[in-house]
Amino acid sequence: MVLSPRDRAPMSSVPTAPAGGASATARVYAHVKERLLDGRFPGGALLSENELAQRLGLSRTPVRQAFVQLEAEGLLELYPKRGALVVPVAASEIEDVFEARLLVEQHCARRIVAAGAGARLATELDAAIADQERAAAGGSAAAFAPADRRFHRGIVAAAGNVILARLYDSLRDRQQRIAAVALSRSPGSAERFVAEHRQIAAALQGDDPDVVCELLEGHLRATRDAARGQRP
Amino acid sequence: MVLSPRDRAPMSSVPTAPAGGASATARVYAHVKERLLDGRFPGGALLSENELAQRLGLSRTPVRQAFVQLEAEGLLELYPKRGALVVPVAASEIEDVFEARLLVEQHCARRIVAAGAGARLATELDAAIADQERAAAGGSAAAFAPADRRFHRGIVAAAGNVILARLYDSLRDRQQRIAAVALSRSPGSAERFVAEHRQIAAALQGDDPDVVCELLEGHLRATRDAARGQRP
DNA sequence: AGGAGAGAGCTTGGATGCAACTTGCACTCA
DNA sequence: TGAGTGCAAGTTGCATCCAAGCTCTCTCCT
Repeated sequence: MVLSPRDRAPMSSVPTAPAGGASATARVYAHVKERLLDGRFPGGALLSENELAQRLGLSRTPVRQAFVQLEAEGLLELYPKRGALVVPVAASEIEDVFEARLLVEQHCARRIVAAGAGARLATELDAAIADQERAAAGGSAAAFAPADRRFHRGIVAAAGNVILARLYDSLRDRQQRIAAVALSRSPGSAERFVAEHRQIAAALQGDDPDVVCELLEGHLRATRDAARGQRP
Repeated sequence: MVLSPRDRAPMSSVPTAPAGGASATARVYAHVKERLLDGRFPGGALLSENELAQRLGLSRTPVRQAFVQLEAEGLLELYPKRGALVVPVAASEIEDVFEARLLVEQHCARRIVAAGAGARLATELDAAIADQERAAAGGSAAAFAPADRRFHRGIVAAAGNVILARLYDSLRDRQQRIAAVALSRSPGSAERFVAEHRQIAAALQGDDPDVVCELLEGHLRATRDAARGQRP
């Protein structure tokens, strides 16, 4: 049953590439997740394996596997013999996501400041900020979100905890989904966010973690209010 | 493609039970996860769908779905045409898990104290402690772990953030796996843990969050050292 | 008119079959 | 001896097929 590599076919080493050419399952997964996050598959909808498979020109097998994967991420709920329910965005989810984001980002920022690793981050954060400026200048709200994500993700990744980094990715997925529900974001806020990012990046190179945490809290609070405020 | 319940078969209401009788997929999932967590499927091993399916007396389909699920949890890595690799426990994983645990538990404890909700927790925490005493008295280390988990889980759940609660469950899964690698836990430490749990439960009913956090840090540090110390 | 029951149409759950890919091993040839 | 090649076994990826369950609807009977 359990076979160590030595007992089984001795692999030349550790397997290298997790996936070469995108498999059908991976394609379905990306297809569905994209629609889940941008709201084209709205909460409460029922997805049919059969219909999706036909539309994508595949069999139900890869669709099914993608559904299982998305269920594990908490975006779908599979009901036996009934269908796949798109989990609705709960009202409390907004609070939960931002509470978790603040918790993780403040913690990671503290660690970075304590380690004096802010300088090493500067280039990555500056690049992310530059992306944001380009997006803001172009008026492209769709391009701003990934750049924003890159900035914050850089802070979390620099702390070196892969579990928290993983969690953070799922938090941003959920936030994207929330933002899609709360339709458009208020225009003009991009410039404000960029300015706040600059302050955070600068404070990360200082030596007072409380300053960074305070800036982060204000920044995330504004983000949360922007997401929440759109819901009448 | 996207069909709201009204457009599709009008469901009597929201689907109720996520899963009735354990499906074959769920059984395989439980079977494999149990072995993944207790070390019978050691890190670095390659699992074969075919062999597992034969041994369990079913086809590859449910095995495959269970694998996909476990890959989403980060316990397995699926390599195309090669097999399912049991992700080895990285040395840094111990630190990462306990860092995340401390972060989440301290945060949740602070929230509980701030809300003055410690008293409502008392019955649940006392019940968990009673379980621990029974396990410790019986000398059953296997029975102690779930009781310990129940105690800490109670604190996290009481904070009301479902995302953090979800994360915490996965953290405990990983800790269980780590503990399995670091063979037996030092005997006699159960009594000490129970005593510390009592202190934490009492402090949660007080009004000083710093006291709880300090107790939690010492407690988790001892737990981490117990897990880490076994590795020479 | 109102309620119970049979049936159709949908859904998923699981089993099976085939094709493609990877890998190890033995064999051949320089 | 050593490198390169072809074969064979094993693996997964995906398609297809059948069975079982759920829901709705139509019909029939009271």
